[in-house]
Amino acid sequence: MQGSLDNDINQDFQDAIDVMQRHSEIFYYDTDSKYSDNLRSHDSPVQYSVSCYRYMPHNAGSSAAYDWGEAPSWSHIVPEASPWGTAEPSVLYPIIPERLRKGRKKLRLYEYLHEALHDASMVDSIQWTDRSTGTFHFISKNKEKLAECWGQRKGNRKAMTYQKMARALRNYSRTGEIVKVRRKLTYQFNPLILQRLETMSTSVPSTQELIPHHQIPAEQGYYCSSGADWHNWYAQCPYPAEYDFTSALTSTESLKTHNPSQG
DNA sequence: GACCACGGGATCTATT
DNA sequence: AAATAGATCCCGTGGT
Repeated sequence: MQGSLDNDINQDFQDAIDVMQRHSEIFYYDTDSKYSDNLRSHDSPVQYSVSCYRYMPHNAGSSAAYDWGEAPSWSHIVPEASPWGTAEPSVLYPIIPERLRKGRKKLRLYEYLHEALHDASMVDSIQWTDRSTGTFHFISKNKEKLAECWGQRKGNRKAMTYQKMARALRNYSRTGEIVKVRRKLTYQFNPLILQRLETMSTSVPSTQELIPHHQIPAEQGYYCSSGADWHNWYAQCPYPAEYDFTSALTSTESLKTHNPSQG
């Protein structure tokens, strides 16, 4: 019973990883090759910044590739230098309100947070706790600022608040993109998600570089294994009763009726 | 009691 | 048009 379940889980994990790898290959926009191709290029005509409304085409000659339709030209705020260097674009998504992103996949909250973590202007709102483990925390004093920017970025009618944003973050616990860490205002990226995000924003570090086995503080970790090894990652989760990672990340049908305590 | 961080059901909305 | 996923609203709980 357990063996066949493990096989099912392994297969499901493999499927999930395949899908993720495929998606990271095409940088999300599988229906828009123009955009994908430009994201691949370091000569991208658009600079990105995570902050609220920053859409900064600076190369009119090649901007045709960025046909955003009705995308307006928002006021532009030149970002401060990225803490990771200045050559790379710090974020992966153009700063376009969601209402105008027709035909394109929506910017996800966790993607925005990853952007913010690389944005020097957001350092007073969100910071890495331990970048190697994907652990980050909000700054209590300014967390609302980040939330507001997120809401503006999404083009919401109502102002986003930290409370609402945190609720969305909690939903990620079900799907595993981000999990809550038992520390105030602290969360943690799933290692594979983090790897994908890092891959998109910089040169590609290996999974081992991202998640060194020896470097995960036990106090903060809901996981304790290398990023590529999802099965171990979840199997070793110290809080299995609080969060059923396996059912969250696999095709749930075969697991919904399975009670681990019944073996 | 007030405030804050958090949890989770209900509902809305955009996408497929 | 319906199903689905994701985001948001809203209310409750627990700790300080």
